[in-house]
Amino acid sequence: MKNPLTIYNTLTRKKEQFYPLNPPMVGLYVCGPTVYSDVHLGNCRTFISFDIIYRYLLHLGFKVRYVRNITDAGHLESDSDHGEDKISKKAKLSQLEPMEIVQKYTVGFREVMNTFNVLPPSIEPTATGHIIEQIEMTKKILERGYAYEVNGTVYFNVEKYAAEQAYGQLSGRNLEELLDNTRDLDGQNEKKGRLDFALWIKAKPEHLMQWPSPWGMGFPGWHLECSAMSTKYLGEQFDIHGGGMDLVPTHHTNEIAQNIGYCGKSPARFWIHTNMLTVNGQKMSKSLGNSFLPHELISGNHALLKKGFSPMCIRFFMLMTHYGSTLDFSNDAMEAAEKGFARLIESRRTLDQLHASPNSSVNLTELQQKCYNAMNDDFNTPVLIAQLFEAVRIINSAANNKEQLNADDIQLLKKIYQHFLVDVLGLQAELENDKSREALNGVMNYLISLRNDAKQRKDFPASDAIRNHLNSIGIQIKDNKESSTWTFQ
RNA sequence: GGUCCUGUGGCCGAGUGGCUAGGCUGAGCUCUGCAAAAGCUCCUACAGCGGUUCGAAUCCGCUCGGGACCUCCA
Repeated sequence: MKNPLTIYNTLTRKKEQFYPLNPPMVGLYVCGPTVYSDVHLGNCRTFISFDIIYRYLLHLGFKVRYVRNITDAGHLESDSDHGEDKISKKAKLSQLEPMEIVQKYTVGFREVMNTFNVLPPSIEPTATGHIIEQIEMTKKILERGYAYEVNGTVYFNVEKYAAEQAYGQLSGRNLEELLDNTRDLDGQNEKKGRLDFALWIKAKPEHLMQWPSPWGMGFPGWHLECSAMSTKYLGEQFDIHGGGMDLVPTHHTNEIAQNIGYCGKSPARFWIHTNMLTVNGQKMSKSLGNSFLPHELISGNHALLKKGFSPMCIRFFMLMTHYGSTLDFSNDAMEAAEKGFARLIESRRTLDQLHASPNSSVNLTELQQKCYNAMNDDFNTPVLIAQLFEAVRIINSAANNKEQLNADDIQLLKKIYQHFLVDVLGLQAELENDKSREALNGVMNYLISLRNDAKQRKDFPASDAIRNHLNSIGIQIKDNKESSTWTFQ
């Protein structure tokens, strides 16, 4: 029997058994990128983590509606409800329309996601596409008394809300602590309380992105879009809401407050937060100068990088750490991952060439079970990968006649690889199903047969010449007992 | 300063009360015409101090170190 799926819930700070509100449907909402600049590798980690969660839920047979928004308006430079909209600012600097900025970085984001084999979500809604929904939500929150309007800006009344609800529940803080630690900033006299945040912001005339509303021309606050869009596509209550850990204290805390202010219901039953990517022990961030872009890591073209790595290798590297732990990037760790990943991928080809024995010396059902147990334990990809390396050992041993695999075993191994390596972890072997690769395979098999003929004749100078030449162009020959195989070095 | 998280072998990184994590590196062995690959074995760790327990990396306390958030950030 499989263990049940358990998920660490930020809301309760415990692992809890997962079951959907309306099986077999699962509603999953993840906060997507603000498209004002290139996504960096830390962003990628978050979306790869949720890709695993999405893929595993699909693998378990759930009908998942995965909503991941694109923030294309309303995200200010600072969270204190003043300052410029990030996209407007970039547009002015670049002398472009805000929507040109949005288009450019949205396309770039999708390309990067595709490079890392991240599945597209079911719905990818934008903030600007849901202005009406956000205005309606603001009206309702006002009606219910959780917000107030001052000079065309609508603020959420946190202190009133906190009198009835656990405002800081998600981040584990109480109101007094939050108040103590909030700075007084200039120009915020409009707010009744220091923790209040804007639902709708009055636009200055020169502001590039603004829309008519009952409170005049303006634009939505950052937190509101997620409340509006999750409610629209997943309902007032749904199964899982996720995002990066840095969104917990402000964005997600305010999102919950908005939803409860709107309809009295907390939006998600499970909150999943992914940890940060660090470089040399510090969070990857542009201001620290330690961030690099996906294509820089792929090409190796960056001061902090010794060499480049393939996208699947990078994905594998990230999955060797649990999503809830910080992942520290280093060249050494990447190189170690690269070697391990190559071994894993190579074993898949070895598996395809195995011949069945009449008997079996291994228990693959147990191995398969351990794979499920790993994923069911809060999507523990490092443990799953450890199990896959046990499969690698079995496959390589079988290739050397040190273990026996019958036809059923081989079928089951292929199934395990397909399910876990390809479907769940999303690790596609590069160059797979490539026509030129097929042709190359034919050429290589011919060369190998020539070399084996030479070996039969004990013409070792000839056989070594073939091997050495192939070596010099980056192809490595490996002799097994009965056959020879090749790989790129 | 406040809140929270965290400290595992040469490196990366799972594990939350007793049973081998795993990967990479290094050494040895086996296979092999040689080499490579592969398999096997070894280097058997839990920051420090104290406590709870028959038993702790795992629970509790203190000390020291690292990080995140509180200000935009996935």
